[in-house]
Amino acid sequence: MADSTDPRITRSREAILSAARELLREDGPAAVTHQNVAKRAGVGRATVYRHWPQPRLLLDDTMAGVRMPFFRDPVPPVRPWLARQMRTLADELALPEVQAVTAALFHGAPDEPDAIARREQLIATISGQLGTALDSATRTGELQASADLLDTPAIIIGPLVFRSMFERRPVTDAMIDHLLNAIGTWTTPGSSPPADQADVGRGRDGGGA
Amino acid sequence: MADSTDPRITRSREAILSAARELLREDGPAAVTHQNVAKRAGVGRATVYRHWPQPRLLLDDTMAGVRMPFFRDPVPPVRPWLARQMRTLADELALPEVQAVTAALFHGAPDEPDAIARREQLIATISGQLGTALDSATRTGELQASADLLDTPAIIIGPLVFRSMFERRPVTDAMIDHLLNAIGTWTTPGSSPPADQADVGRGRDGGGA
DNA sequence: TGCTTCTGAGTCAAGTTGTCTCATAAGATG
DNA sequence: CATCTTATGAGACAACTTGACTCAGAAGCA
Repeated sequence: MADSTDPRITRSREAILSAARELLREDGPAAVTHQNVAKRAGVGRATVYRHWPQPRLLLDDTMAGVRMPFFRDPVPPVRPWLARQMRTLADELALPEVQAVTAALFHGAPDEPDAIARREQLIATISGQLGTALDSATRTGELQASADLLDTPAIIIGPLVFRSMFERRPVTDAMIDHLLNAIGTWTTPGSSPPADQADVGRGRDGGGA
Repeated sequence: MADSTDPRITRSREAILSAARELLREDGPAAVTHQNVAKRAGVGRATVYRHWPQPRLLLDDTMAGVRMPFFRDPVPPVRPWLARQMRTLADELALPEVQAVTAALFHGAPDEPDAIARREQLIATISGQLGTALDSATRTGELQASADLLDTPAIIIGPLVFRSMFERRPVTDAMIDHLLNAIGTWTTPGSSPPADQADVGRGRDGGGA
């Protein structure tokens, strides 16, 4: 075989995946069929079958093509770092592609092992980074956690996901600050006393109603 | 027409909806087709088409047949009432049917107005009751809220949904207590000082790892 | 008993899915 | 530039699904 450097292959694959992503975003995972994708990509139906014999593989690669949110490596002090990650996460959760992929995580049979694995994998990265960060913050004395560390992903990320997927409203900086305060008592290391404890820039607040 | 008291009609409808619910629970919303449902219900395919001409209507009625979580009317003192509602909500969110319906809320095109309306309707009842309760608790001085009231549904319910849909682990009573404390400062009206502020019975905790 | 109407079985056209074949053109190789 | 290799699009194909329709018969009702 021609390895996978054949420009015809790359061209086809890219056109197909791009079309598939559009379909996923616009019409949901059920619309990502070989036929639909081929038509939109301007490509023969057989070509799609050739590259992705099973529909599941096609949908998987389509979802993998969307850059999903993640947490960067933690940098002390932890609180402002975490505030930034949450702000970014909230913003990315508002993007149509990200929402489409998140919804697609629940497509198909509810307790299909693969589906469960996909959901776990998405949150594993974020939860892992979060755990490391809070661990370190606790050791340095920056944070006195008031909740089980195993619960913090749900407490921190849950509201952001809920806000974007169910309520479909933007996450305010005030809400992020509040969630940060909810996981324990923060001590600004070295600098001034915890006057107001706000880390995310002003300006996005007041988006209520 | 024979009104809708004709036993044949009720029999068919019940058999069909019951079969549809099974399919929804086991294989997801995409499996709720006229053909599948008819086969499982032991009913003619035409009969299903007769009662639900469009697939969407069939799925809607199937979802409506699953008792979804809600919050009862608030009863003072608010904190223990809310703790009970959250405990019940968490338990019901763990049920396969409820998870299936929740997942089905995100089936189809992401920004189809009907889909958005269905999601909003589910949380509207709960958010409404929650708002009323926290309002009253604030007036009576039981609660000094530290977050925007518009954010509390996300802060309170978000983690429970996240825990059940993404993490697929049980919600501990400790987590509920923590979430309650997160929305503000509670004052036990009349009785003893807020020693430990725990309202949900012991016993479900320690379900970590 | 007789009348109404719901039901299951079956038929049918249209569309979808997955597989295969083949001429052609695009790319690699010398 | 000539030749070989291989990905592609078009089309054919059987199997299946979807939605609409017909009809005899059974179930319920008066």
